Amino acid sequence: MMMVRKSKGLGERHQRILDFLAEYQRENKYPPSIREIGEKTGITSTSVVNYYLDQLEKMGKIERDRRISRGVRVAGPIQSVDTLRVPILGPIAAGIPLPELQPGVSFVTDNEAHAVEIARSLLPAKEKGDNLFALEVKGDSMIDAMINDGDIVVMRPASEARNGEMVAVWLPRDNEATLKYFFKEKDRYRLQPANPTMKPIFIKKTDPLEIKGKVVMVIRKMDRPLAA
Amino acid sequence: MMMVRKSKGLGERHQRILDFLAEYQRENKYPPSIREIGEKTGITSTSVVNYYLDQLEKMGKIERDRRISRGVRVAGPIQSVDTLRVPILGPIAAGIPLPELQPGVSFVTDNEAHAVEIARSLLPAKEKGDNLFALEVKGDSMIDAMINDGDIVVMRPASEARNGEMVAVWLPRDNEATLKYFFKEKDRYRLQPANPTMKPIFIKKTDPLEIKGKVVMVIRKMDRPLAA
DNA sequence: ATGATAATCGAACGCCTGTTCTGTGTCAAG
DNA sequence: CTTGACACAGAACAGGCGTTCGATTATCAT
Repeated sequence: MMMVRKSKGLGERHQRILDFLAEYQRENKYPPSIREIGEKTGITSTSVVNYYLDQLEKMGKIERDRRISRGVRVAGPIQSVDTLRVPILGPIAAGIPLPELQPGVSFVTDNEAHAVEIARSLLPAKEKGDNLFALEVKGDSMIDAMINDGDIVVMRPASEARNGEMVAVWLPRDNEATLKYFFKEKDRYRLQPANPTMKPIFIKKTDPLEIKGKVVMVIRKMDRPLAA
Repeated sequence: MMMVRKSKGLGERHQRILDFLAEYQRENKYPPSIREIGEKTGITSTSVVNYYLDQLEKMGKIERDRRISRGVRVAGPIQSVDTLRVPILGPIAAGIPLPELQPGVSFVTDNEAHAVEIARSLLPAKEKGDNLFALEVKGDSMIDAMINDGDIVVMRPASEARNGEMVAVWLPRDNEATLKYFFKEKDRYRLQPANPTMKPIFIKKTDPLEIKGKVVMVIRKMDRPLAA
């Protein structure tokens, strides 16, 4: 018998039990029994499973309903399978540098206030969402993109784009960030505003232009009235 | 003992069992036992509960895992508690009449294609959402509201508004629908475009103006590139 | 009126499942 | 070296729970 001494917080066995509880619940829509927990986590004795469940309950990680079969649930809100939590990495405005990002790198934020939940059904079915990020618009500098102060722009990191895709671009010459539809032309790039009454920007292919991301979605919440 | 003869589809006891399954699952995160189902639905015998569960299983309404305690679940996708399904009632453009709606009336749509799922966390906590509806923007006639062709505008029915709220308004004189910030002035209404570079519309208080809804949210999916 | 079927029921059974008890090994502190 | 706490284990127990059986009643079709 090998023991791992108690340390502050979760031990390996605690974590495996929690992971199994979440996975089993997702798949079956009901929790596992104590014996099933033991089988999956390599704990051969129901009293030891009970021992760990009691500890997880004391830590506030789970809730137990006593003398009820399968009467255990993970405590508090857990990530819904129906929504995707996208971290809000900061503001976006013309004069603010865009965040440095790498495609394929995941973001982790445990600050509740800096994330937006998106219903997965609004995203393409194949979208895993693990590299999406969001920026919140500050000021009126994005109105040529039909994007208001306060809007949340959801993006995926990118350093290249196809014609017609809306991108977040940093123009080092102008010290300016902008959101525009991107087109490659013969010897220049055309950055086309979303507002059809506005004129595009042309950038010579020899001039610096840094694509930082592709816009996937824009969300506008009307949670405060316009000042008179 | 009173019997109700079998008819096509669900009987009263079937429906009560289904309702209880959904309610119990939401509250407890695990399903009820057969005895608990019986207690709640007034069925005194576990074999009768089993009889009805077998029928619900054959109808495809539930799934059962045999010989497992609480091994029953409602079949198929059920409305997530984390998202809200808002029916898309039709298009919106300047020349299209807005739908006639009554505040407090719920909409029901079983057409999957005509709804948008919104993460509940994007809505105010007190928002029940049972009277929200959405319209999909067709054409460029809403650009003064900073709203694009293809955007989805989520609204709550309203016939009045407070200053600074964005409303969907039908102007009978002009046969025109518009989305603008609403202000009452001394003897006229001001409809202020979201685009700060555009001028407002003024409507005399004696002229007809029909507020149909207040805008709660706008969603823009960038799921197709802009044509060159 | 009769036979078949559906609906309903209580009881019993057996398995599933949570809880409790007793014991052992390890580790840290005194 | 002793002691107490923690981690772990197996066994037993008791209760929770699903399934089955035999019976009764109501309804329906002939």
